[in-house]
Formats: sequence, C-alpha cells, structure tokens
Amino acid sequence: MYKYRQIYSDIKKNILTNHYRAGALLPTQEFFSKKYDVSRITLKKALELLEKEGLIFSKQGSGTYVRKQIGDPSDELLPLDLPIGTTHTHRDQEIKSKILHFSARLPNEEEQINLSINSNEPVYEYKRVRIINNKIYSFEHTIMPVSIVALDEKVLSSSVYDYLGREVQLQLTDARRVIFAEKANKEISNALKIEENDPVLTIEQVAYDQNGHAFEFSKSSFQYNKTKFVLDIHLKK
Amino acid sequence: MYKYRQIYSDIKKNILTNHYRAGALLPTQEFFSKKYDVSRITLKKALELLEKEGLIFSKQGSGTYVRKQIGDPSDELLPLDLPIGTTHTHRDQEIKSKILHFSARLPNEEEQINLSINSNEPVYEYKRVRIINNKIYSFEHTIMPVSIVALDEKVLSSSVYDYLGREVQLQLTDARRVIFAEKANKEISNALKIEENDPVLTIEQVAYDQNGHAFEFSKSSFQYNKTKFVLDIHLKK
DNA sequence: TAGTGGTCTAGACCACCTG
DNA sequence: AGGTGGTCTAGACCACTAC
Repeated sequence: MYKYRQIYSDIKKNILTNHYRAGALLPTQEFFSKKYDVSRITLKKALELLEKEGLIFSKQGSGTYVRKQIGDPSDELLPLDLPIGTTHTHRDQEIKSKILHFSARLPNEEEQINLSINSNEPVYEYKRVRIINNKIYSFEHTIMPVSIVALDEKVLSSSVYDYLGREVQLQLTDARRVIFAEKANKEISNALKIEENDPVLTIEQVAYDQNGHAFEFSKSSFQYNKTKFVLDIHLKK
Repeated sequence: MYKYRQIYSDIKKNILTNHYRAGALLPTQEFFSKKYDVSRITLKKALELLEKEGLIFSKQGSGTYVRKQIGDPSDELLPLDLPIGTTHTHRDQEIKSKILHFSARLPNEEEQINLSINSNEPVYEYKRVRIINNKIYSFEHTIMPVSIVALDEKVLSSSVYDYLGREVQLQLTDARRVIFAEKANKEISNALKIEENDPVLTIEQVAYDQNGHAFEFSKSSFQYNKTKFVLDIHLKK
C-alpha cells in the first residue's frame, strides 16, 4: 500500500505498545523521514492521520508529543463517529435481529426531505430489535428508498450494510446524526422491555454513500444508562 | 494569512452562496490552482479542509463534487464537536449563569484518573445552571485543578473558557465526551425545573489544553427533547 | 540563536473513473 | 484512451518555541 499508511501504522503500533510513551516527545520529522526514507511531506501526512485520530499532537517550534492516553476504548463505550451496531463496533460479538415490522409505502414529507426523494418514490420501512450477546441493545426504525436495492426479511435478519456493500457496492461514507434523550413511548418500551416513559437515548441518522446520495433515514433508541457513546473531538486546525 | 486558508474561505463562500450548486461537479484541481495561482498541493490542502467539513467530496478519476446540503445548522441543533454553551455555539445570545455551588477540596479517585492528578492536588468544584435568552439550558457540574488558575464566583458568572484564554493562554483544543441518557435525580431536576426521574441527556467531558493536559472534568445535563445535538461524520480516508 | 514544525513550490508518476 | 484526483519528491522559506 501507500507509504504514508505504512508509516502511520508503524508509528501507531509503537505508540500503542508504549514504545513511545504517553506524554513523551517524539523524534523530529526529519529523523522520521530519514528513518523511513521518505520526503518530509509524506511523513507529515502520516503524522496528520495520527493527529486526526488523537494519538499525537504537534506544537510548532517545539515538537510532536504523544497524547496522554484517555483510557482504552472500553467495551462499555461505543464510538459515536462510527457505524452503529455493526461488526465495526461489536467485533466477535453475536449480533441478532428480531424483525417487528417490514413493509413498503410512499414517503412522508420528513422522509422526502431527509432522503432527497420525491413523494412518488416508494420506500421500505422496517423496525428491528437488535440483540447483542443475547442482550437487548437497541430498537431501530429505518426508512430506505426501494430504488437502492431489493430487501427482504432474510436480509434484515443480518447486516444490511454488508448486504449493500456486496450487492450494489454501496458504502456508508458519511452521516448526519442527531442525538437526544426522550421518554420511551409504548412501541419503544415494549421493544426494549423497559417501562413506558423511561428515558431512552435516541440517535436519528441520515446515511450517505460514496456518491453523496442519502440512502437511509433511521432512528435508533437505546436503554438509559445501559448504553453510553463516546466521542473524541479535536479543535486545533 | 495562509494561502490555503484564503482559498478554503473563498470556495466555501461560493458553495454557501450557491455559486457552486449542491450536487454539482466542481472545477478541476488544475483549474483552481491556476485560478488562485498556487501549486496543486496547496490547493488540495484547501479542498481537504472543505472535505473534512463535509461540504465537498472527491472521487478519484471522476472529480470533486459539492455535497447535497444536509440542512443548515439550525438553531435547534447544537454541534456536538464544538465547545458546549459558549459563544461558539450561541452567537449573539445572552448567556447567564446561576451559581449553585463553589468550593475547593481534594479530588476523588474518578477525578484523579480523569484529570491525571495526584490525590493531594486540590480541585475546584462548582455547579451552575446555564441560562440562555432567559431560558434554562443546562446544569453543569465541573471539577478543575486549582493549579490551573485562581477562580472566584465572579469568573464563574461569565465564560470560564474566555477567562482561561485571557489569563493563562489556555485553549480547549481536545476533549473526550461520553454521552448518555439518564433519569434526573433531585439535584438535576431542581436545577432544570423538571420532574424527578424525567429523562435528561448528559454529556461527561474531559477537556485538554494545547499542551495535552487535562484541565477540566465536567458533567452537563440537558432537558429531554428540548436540546438536541448534531454530529456529522465522515468515514472516508 | 538554534531547532522545530508549518507552508509552499514545480514537476513526476500512479490509480481510478468515464467515454 | 484521456482526464481526473492521489501520491510522492527535494528543497526553500516562514512561524514559532525554547534556551
């Protein structure tokens, strides 16, 4: 693969294995570019990836430092900037789905706007309870234009994203998420096996593919206190 | 300022004013680098900023496209990747604080870990109700090492971040946030003027300065359904 | 003042998409 | 096959930090 990716991986490995310790000053960019036998620009690109990921930070005139580790990505915390409820976030865990509803219909106004479609373009609507390691994880309500791909209940019982990748080479590359707390209504409380009016965390998502087209509008609700999301932010430019 | 920033601003302006329309193909990188009289690398850096911000996306071999706009950053939605409750997010709005508690003490174990300090380093503890445009916005519980800067109630009544920037040249550049829903306890429900056990959205934050040091550990709670946060994610590398 | 990271260049070649 | 964006280079100068 590309040089800058290899360098990125190598330095990352050295940070994660504490070869470069937390808080320590890293070697200079000149040192690294000689070590890996690349130009300083290419090396910088590798460092930029690490900085974006929050593992290091650079100070002009001073040097590049390893960020003090902010605790490992614990199992309890789910990354808010990755796809939800997939093999990305639940490696080696058993993910099942219980399908509560599956149909097709014309979209309402909210759905037309979010998916950038006309009122005469039919959409699938489905509702699932996601179950991870035999524990209830989330209630998911999804709208997807029929024009994207043909769906059936068998597909819904596994990963829809994997199916989209295989069948129509469609990848989730961008998404807008709206996050809020609300009271569980009857449908949500039944699905999550909690009391009505108990708090839930809800994430509304519009997902976009590699061509910039919206292909999914969904709402996922999670039991209060059970599921926590984590997000690292980096404001420096 | 820097060329790539100027180019970034210029293209951004042209996108936001619909000079380059949503979904449209942008001019080639070569065209832009001639137009602005810079090298292609410098131009690319400007485009990278726009891509990171989610305004455009590039496809190798095809071109650079304006992303279909995902709705303006409505007043109702607060960005989850910016400082919370500041002039950043509440431009031209009146922000007030009601101080419920202010003291100093030694840190407990959770605070020691999150702030990377020893058990003998004192911390400030304060609790505030944040009020925006005379409406209750959030309940904030903050821990800050005394070693950072001297605080008093007067400082707490306005923006602590502004004060930190002025007094000790300290900027918030990174943060880890944990987001979850919970039931309001007595303290939170009193502060937010809601019923006990009503849902709230809570954001726990560890804030880091430009030197990679944690300087604040806080929990902010928001009324359910009133406050919604938005986050755009970009997975492409 | 010395050393570090940040910006910028002109030009080459590669990888990928579209006709 | 032609055109696009992606990677990469060697070298120069600037901005900032630390001493």
